[in-house]
Amino acid sequence: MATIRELARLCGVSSATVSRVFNNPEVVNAQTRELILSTAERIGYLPNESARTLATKRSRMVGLIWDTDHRRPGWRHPFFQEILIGLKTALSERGYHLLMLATSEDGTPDDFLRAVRRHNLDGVVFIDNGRDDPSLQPLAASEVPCVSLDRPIQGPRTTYVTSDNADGAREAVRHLHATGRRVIATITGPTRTRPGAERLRGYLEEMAALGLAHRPELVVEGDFYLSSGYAAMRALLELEEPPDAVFAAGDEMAIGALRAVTEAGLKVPEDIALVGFDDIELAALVPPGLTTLAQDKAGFGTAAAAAVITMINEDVTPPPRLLPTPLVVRGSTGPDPRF
Amino acid sequence: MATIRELARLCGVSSATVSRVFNNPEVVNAQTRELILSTAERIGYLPNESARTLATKRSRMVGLIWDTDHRRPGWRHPFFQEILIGLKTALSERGYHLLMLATSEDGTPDDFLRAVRRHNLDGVVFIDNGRDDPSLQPLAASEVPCVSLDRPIQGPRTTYVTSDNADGAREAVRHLHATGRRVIATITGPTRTRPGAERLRGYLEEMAALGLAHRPELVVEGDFYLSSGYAAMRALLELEEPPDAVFAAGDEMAIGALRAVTEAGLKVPEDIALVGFDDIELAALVPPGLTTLAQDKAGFGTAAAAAVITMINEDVTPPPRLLPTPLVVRGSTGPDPRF
DNA sequence: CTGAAAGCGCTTACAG
DNA sequence: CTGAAAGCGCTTACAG
Repeated sequence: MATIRELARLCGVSSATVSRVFNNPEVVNAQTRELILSTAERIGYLPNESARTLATKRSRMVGLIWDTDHRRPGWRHPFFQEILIGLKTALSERGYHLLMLATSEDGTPDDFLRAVRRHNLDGVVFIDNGRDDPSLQPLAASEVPCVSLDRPIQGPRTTYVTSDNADGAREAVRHLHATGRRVIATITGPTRTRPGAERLRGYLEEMAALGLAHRPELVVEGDFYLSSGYAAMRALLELEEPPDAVFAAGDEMAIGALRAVTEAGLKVPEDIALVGFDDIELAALVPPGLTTLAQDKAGFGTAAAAAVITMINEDVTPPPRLLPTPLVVRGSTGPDPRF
Repeated sequence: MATIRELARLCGVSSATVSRVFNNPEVVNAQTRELILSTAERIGYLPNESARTLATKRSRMVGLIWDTDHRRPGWRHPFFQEILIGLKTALSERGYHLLMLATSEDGTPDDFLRAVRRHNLDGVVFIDNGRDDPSLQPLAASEVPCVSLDRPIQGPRTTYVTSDNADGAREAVRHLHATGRRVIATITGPTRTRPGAERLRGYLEEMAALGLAHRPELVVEGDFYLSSGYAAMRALLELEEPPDAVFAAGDEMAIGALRAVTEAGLKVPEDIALVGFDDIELAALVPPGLTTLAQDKAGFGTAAAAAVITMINEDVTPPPRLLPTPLVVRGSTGPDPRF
């Protein structure tokens, strides 16, 4: 591994000049610059990132906090992979790498902050795991740029990215209403989560706006997982006056609901129309096709990357970013040509 | 941020001693050790990783190469998330972090190797993306410990982890045979991929072992995606003597095949039995439940972590690791109580 | 068991 | 536009 010193000697300059070529190229004489660059190429010189980080206190690495392991099973993000691709791509275009942070064995509450300090991470992206994690508090309270997905966090240099959940829910209700349904129920996510609460709010607002009576028994809480949608739908079918449409706050729950409807001998969309949320892959695959509000999966990653890089470089905190959730119409609210 | 020098001064020792407490604790006097440890705790001292890496040439970071971005869409790993959890967990238990490597903008063939050198990565894990990636060649040829998932790689310090694909395929055929099927077709993965080729080999071997005639028209190539399974199944149904059982080399293809069977007015498992491979989540959710060979998703991550850490610390190259693929029987090869 | 000293490979005022 | 020099925060023979 060639070092900056060897490269400098080979070019007959000081290592300061070589360093400038890589960090501030416009400041060095064009000819020497070219000489240095081509020599670097020839001998395979690569700047040592540890040394750079040590000297500059900036690592050009962003931490990813995604707190899940085999001991805490059950949580799967509906589109973690897409977020990660978006994040990785956007970050690497700006010259940043992603370091996956693991909660360390000792599990003290400032674990993540410690990892950030040890590695001189320039910022952090946090994927909500649906739980309250005390390790986040010290991090958020620090001066480290933090962007969170789907969950507002408090701190001097924090912001978040999320879908416009309330708006999406409103559109779901509007769409069901437009197809002629009048008894519209909802299966919510856990209302302690932000997306759960917001989607419920949107539902309630739009029901009111459309002049549809609010019937509390039409609101059933689920937990985003398939089986809760199944159970909730069975409960709804037991009602005196069952709904003719259901907005489920997540596609998995909607698919569970779909199964319950089918098992009850009813048909989707004829007897009951269904709208989900997320647009997971399965939504397009399960007959008769699930109408849903699409979350901008890659957009999450891209927006998070943009936000954290802004905070790193400009010392400003961008406002929370709300991503639109386009309605994708499939067979569960009307005929789908493919099925 | 307290430095080792301040901590040393506070404790009345040299920084060499402090360093030893963190790297070689047994070598320092118990009392001073305790003093240093407690003082470190009190003032919040954290060793600076960049400085350590610079001094030792070891970063305690492993690179993850997972070469996918939005410009190359289409590829999704069937259980990337599970692998990543397994990998992250196992690595962090040994004190390693995971750095996600991005192909850099310039895209030269030694991109990954360059990243490894710049960051002093101790090793690398590579998730097969189903394509041949020339960037891997220089890395594999180097002295950097590399473990690859699902694809053998050549190099002085390389090994790989994969499912026992041939054995799983054999078991699939055996199971179908045991349930009374005699005309057993297969929908293969791309045979240029290792898993695709191995699963086909297992199928052929077991067919021969069972004395079932080899009929070339019963072998149809797919690409692991759902639609290819659908198309392949339609082709199989057109045969003079259609199969009464199909082993699809991936669950997605099996689910596509399932749809084709249903659309043709036939029933699974009565008319045609189906076995998949992978045990993706959907396999349990799609009626009548898909019998499949389960890949040990977390095991991939754990085994990869173990292999790379062995190579890092012991300078030996562990042999390739073959993970077993237990048969999970569901409704597609017989009655499933849940449907 | 411990310390003084050199070294890891960069960057960055400072001076010219 | 460039160089000499100090500094970033550790580790590790070497000597005691």
